[in-house]
Amino acid sequence: MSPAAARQRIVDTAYQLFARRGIRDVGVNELISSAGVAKATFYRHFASKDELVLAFLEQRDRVWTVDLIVADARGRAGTPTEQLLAIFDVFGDWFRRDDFEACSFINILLEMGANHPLGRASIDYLAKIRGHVQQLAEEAGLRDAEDFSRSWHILMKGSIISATEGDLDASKRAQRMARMLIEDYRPRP
Amino acid sequence: MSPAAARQRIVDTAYQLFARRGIRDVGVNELISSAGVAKATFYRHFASKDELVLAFLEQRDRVWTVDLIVADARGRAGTPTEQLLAIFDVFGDWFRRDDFEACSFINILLEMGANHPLGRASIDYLAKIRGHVQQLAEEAGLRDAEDFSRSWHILMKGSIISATEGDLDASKRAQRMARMLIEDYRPRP
DNA sequence: CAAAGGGCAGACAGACTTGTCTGTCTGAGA
DNA sequence: TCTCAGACAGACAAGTCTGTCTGCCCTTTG
Repeated sequence: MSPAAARQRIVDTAYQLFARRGIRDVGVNELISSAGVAKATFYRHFASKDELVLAFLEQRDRVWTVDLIVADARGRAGTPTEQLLAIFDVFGDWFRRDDFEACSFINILLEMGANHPLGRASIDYLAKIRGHVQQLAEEAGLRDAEDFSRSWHILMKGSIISATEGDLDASKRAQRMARMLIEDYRPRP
Repeated sequence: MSPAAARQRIVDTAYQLFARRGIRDVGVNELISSAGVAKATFYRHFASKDELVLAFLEQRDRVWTVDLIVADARGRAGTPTEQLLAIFDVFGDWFRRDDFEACSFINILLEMGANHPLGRASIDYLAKIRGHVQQLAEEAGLRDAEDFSRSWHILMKGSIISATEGDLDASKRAQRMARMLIEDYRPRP
């Protein structure tokens, strides 16, 4: 096995387990067992469990935020405005997946608290998500893109919680409010 | 000490600790130590820690949902429509309290998962919150009050997460969208 | 061919967890 | 005064957690 293979296997396994079940519910023993890795190997690559969680958050940003949500939404529509709204179409499909596991950044933020290093890291990644929305808003020529993105993000996060409760149509509801929000932020003549 | 005093002290202490730090982070030993209660006394009143959590959720519904949010919002305004919007004024004050601890129902739902008994109980209490909103929507004469309350709840939950991230103006943003939502659900002639 | 290094398996330490159980003390009522 | 319920204190069991350390094996490289 290549030297980097073990590390990658650890991160990949962590992605599966942490995303679905949270941080505290997954112990190091279960993790290394699932990854087929010795404990010494794990601690050779990561100084602590928390450091692995940081690596997981980074992976989550790449795989979920960027590839799964933003790229998909951009590919589904032509204009930036339509791309913004397409976020909630992507959410609709995502909510219905049987491996839907909510937003790890929100989960970890609430699980660890806003003062914990992992909570703070989650806040940073949530801000990155808002950055993508802000970018689209600027492309769409909306007013006050930063402000807009904060309101938009409220809709995203709220609909995710509702979906966790079982409301699979939460994406439709959020999208309807999102349309109104776009109208509200259109440039005034 | 009266026989009920010990139980009440346990529940009161649990409220303080669970609301602020979540379930998993508070052990039974710390809890009984804080409450000044013997372990045997604790297990005389509660069959397990989970059963105490259920009692906490019930208390949270009474103290927080009903007394702190709904009653306050109703008292702040005259018409049902204004009372609805006042929810976010209450949120604005709540977000700024130094003991702001987010929504325990959301926290526990995400912490334990939607399939866990405590997660399911949290879902039920969240539904109760929607019920209050629905009641107000009906008093305001809005169309489709149940649907309306689901969208409204998205704004409430999303703004709470944003406040946890540090955006203290999330209540204002949510309120602005809430106004648009009310317009959208006004009875059509 | 030999040495070195990385990975695997798992024992181990020490600190936690929930929950049980034993014993002591206090206060109320007969 | 005697009794008894209930509270307190704390040892204890059984299992969890993270993190360290010791061997053994395999592969790669000098």
